[in-house]
Amino acid sequence: MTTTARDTDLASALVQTMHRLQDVHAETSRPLGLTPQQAHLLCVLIAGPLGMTELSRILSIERSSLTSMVDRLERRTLVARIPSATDRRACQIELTPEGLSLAHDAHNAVVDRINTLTADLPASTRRTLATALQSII
Amino acid sequence: MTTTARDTDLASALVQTMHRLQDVHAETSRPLGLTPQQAHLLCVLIAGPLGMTELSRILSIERSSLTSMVDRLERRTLVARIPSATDRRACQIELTPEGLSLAHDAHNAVVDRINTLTADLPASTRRTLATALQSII
DNA sequence: CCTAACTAGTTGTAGCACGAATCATTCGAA
DNA sequence: TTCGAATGATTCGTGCTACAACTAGTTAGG
Repeated sequence: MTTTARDTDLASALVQTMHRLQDVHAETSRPLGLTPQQAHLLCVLIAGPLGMTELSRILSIERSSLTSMVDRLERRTLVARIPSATDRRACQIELTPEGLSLAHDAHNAVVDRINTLTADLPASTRRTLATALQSII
Repeated sequence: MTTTARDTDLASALVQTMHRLQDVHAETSRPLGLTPQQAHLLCVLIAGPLGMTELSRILSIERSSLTSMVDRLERRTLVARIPSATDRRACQIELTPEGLSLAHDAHNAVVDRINTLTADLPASTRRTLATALQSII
């Protein structure tokens, strides 16, 4: 016996939260003209340029999927492929100024939206929640 | 001024958790031959049959997307369209025995997986987490 | 009646995701 | 040094997801 009723409650609460947040993510991305996946990609790049392989690892998608995603974003001049100086095969994906601005918009939109969802929680609960979730990731 | 550093921490922890759980959801669904969306649909139907419109509302997708999803699942005899007795235009989507079994498998797989992720949390934190997340949903 | 509101489905387009195969480059070992 | 393995990215083919606009049938209310 390894699980109790409480375990199932926590797990299903997490699953439901995931679905709710997916909806929020989609709703905040769409008005910006981005799919949730595109918004995710742009937000990851805020920290700095990344190679295709590293980016695919962070986003948990195959490189072949990433290629076409980057194609579409590059066509809209939101990102740019920069050839690596040291390795002629590799390239770095970098946000353009326009892409950076949109990435910030997308990030702020979703953070704001989530903050309103969690606004009712007391500060102590917020802290417990944040640290507990950190340990899950 | 409405936000603090802590707010951003909580929001971004929630976002990261969402992405992590999406991966978990995909990883547990795939070996069962299901996409995450299909697994979600099947799990929702465990509670009982639903009409198309109600189902699309619960899954937060357009009815047109749902039609083709149900088509694919019906082709695999995991769900069935049952014409409503009282309303001839409506139909109810119901799990077949095979679909019910697979739905339980998918549900158990993801719950188990999440329980291992949260296994290290003390019981009191688990309770706080569960109730806090409930209030978010 | 008969029209307004509702239900389900259809079509067309774009995007996401994977696996297998390809190509060029780089690295390492014989 | 040179040949084979590994790496970085792309291409191709297939299937799934998602939306918007539209069709068509059904029911209920005026």
